[in-house]
Amino acid sequence: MTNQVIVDRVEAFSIEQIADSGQAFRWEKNKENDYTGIVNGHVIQMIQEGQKLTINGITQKEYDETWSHYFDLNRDYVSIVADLKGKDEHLDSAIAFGSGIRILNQDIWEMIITFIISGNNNIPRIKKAINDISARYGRLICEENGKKYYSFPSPQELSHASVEDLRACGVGYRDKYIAKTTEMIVSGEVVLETLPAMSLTESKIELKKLMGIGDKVADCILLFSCGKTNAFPVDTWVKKILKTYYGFEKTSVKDVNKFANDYFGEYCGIAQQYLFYYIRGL
DNA sequence: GTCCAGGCTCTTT
DNA sequence: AAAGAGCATGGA
Repeated sequence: MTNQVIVDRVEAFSIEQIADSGQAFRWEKNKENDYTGIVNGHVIQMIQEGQKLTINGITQKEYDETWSHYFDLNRDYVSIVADLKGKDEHLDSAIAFGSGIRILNQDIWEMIITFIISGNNNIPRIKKAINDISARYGRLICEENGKKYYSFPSPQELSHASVEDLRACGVGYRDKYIAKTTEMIVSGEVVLETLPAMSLTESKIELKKLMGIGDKVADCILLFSCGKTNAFPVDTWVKKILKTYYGFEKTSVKDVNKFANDYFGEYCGIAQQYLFYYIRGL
């Protein structure tokens, strides 16, 4: 790899925590603080030494235009953490534990399919299914050390997959959801480009028109691809947190969203990610 | 064997 | 509106 970018004096960033935080599924560990990611049709390597990041596979121009945003390095996490700290001991512990987490700005389409697969599923199996889908319907990007790297397929590329083909990629009963959702996007029934500018409420309504997307999956998509930090995804782990630490008995979407916005504020989605990473690490 | 995993759809009260 | 059944799959 010839292209290389070095970023120095980076605060609140850990590639290890990011790769292991359940928001991205195509970052693999090479060795300690050395990861390879398949992102937006590129294969990139991130080597972290403390506050210094060495990114192989991209140019400085590409970093400035695209990748600093992808890694959310333009956002001031120090002030966000200062805002979230002191609310309660559980969140404080979670922030201390996952202080290097950043909310990546990933591709909307890829997040849609990824989080449709995530429902009632576990992270290793989600990774495997995404990998299989990419190998069959994506484009070969490069081959290094005998390992082939495939891009995540575009909506058009994935529209060539039948329900049976998708099932063979290990997505289980979600095969129909993926096929239908892909069709709705290719046909323009839902236009993804309009989502980022919408409010959280509006964009959720739009996303939930798609097959296989409910409140939780919509929140994940919007948090992990549209920078909507006020989205608060509630999965089984977060329900556990809400019941154990915050006195919830039943976790209705409406009640939880109100609590999250009132209590954690406009960055409740980032607070959620700290808590999620924390409880899974216990 | 049972339970669970970053839940959703469809049906029934 | 709210609650329950069913759903693929593999690991613990």
